Amino acid sequence: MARSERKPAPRKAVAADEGNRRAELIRAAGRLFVDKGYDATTIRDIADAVGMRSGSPFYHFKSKQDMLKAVMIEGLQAALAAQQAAVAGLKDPEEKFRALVRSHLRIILEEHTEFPVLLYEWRALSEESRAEVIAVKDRYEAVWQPVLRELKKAGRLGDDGKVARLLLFGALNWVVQWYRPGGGSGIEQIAERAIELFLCDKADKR
Amino acid sequence: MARSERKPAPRKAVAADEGNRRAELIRAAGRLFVDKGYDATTIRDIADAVGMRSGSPFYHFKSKQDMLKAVMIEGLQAALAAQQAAVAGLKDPEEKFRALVRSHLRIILEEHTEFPVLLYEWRALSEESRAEVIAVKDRYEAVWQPVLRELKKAGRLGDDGKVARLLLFGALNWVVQWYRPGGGSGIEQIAERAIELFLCDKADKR
DNA sequence: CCTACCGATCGGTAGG
DNA sequence: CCTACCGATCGGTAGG
Repeated sequence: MARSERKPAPRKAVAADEGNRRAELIRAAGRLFVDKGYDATTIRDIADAVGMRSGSPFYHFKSKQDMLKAVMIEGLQAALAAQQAAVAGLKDPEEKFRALVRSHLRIILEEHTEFPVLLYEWRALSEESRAEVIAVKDRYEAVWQPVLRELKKAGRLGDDGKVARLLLFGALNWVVQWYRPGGGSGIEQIAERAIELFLCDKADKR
Repeated sequence: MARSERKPAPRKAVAADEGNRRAELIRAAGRLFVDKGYDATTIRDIADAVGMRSGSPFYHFKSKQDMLKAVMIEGLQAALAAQQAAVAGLKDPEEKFRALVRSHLRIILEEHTEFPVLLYEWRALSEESRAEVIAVKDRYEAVWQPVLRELKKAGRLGDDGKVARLLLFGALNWVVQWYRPGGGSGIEQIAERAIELFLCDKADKR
């Protein structure tokens, strides 16, 4: 059976396979970009990680820069889907906010190394690639926007909405730098603490 | 006078000159590391920035890695000095805290590009260089420690001191990513907002 | 601090 | 997707 003849796989299966290989490359690249940085990661590193030869990634991506763009967009789209699912069905703005914070932390801390790449390799993204990534980034931020607006209207976010929002994202995104799974605080505890911090006018607090 | 003879400069002046060139290299490297990243910055970029030829920086530093270490330590020492000066003479823990936050923001946003290098190029620092940098970093964090402890004792920082501290640093350090001088909020306003956020049990708030 | 240089590595390509 | 390869660039050095 090792030498049994095989017809070429049907077109559909081929396409799926190619998609899988592409997805594998994106995942491997994401992990390497987070661990070593974009510039310090070589095409050879990425190829090795998925068991290809050094020239082969260029069959799937036309350049290293293109891989970076793909990683970022992949991360954003996964995050976008997760956030939309997280708030689906919720009505209360505070509940929505809590769900977004928790979900955001899960996205950047569990599995999806693609999102942190967006956070920490922005510099490496070429001018030409930026517009495309920004478009998806805007859609991600658009999920937060109405929730924060409602909170502000309810007087729960202080006067300066924009600065508060940026400080919040900073506090959350920085967690990638110090969080270690299994050590110290868990994701839910960190989320709770961050929410408490930003909703400090809460009547029932302490 | 253009061609007047000149004795070789006395040893002291030579040493000072060498120190100046070294300091110039550190400053130029810091700026480039922040703008382009450590890996994307070449020795030739740095040499160009101070008007040297490509081999000459190695007269002052034995490797590129050594320059990175020097930039980080320089940034930390300047920050340490600034923080000590900021709290000198203050008694009230809240006043000290406010002074530290304001000073920290000034350090990372004005002039000293060396400190952000520490924040965003940690990955690029070799294992061997780390111990030395960590030693100075610990001294920097030691300035915050007693102030935060006092605040916690006074019930002004919530229960979980460690997570709150890390969230605070995240919010502050992330400002480097979005702050633009002259546009939107100024440093003092951002500082005020961050302080308000983290001292939200304040009786006189709103 | 400059000149002149080197070995290694890297992103990318042709041709199958 | 592999083989074989190339031009460019980079960190670093010898010798002055």
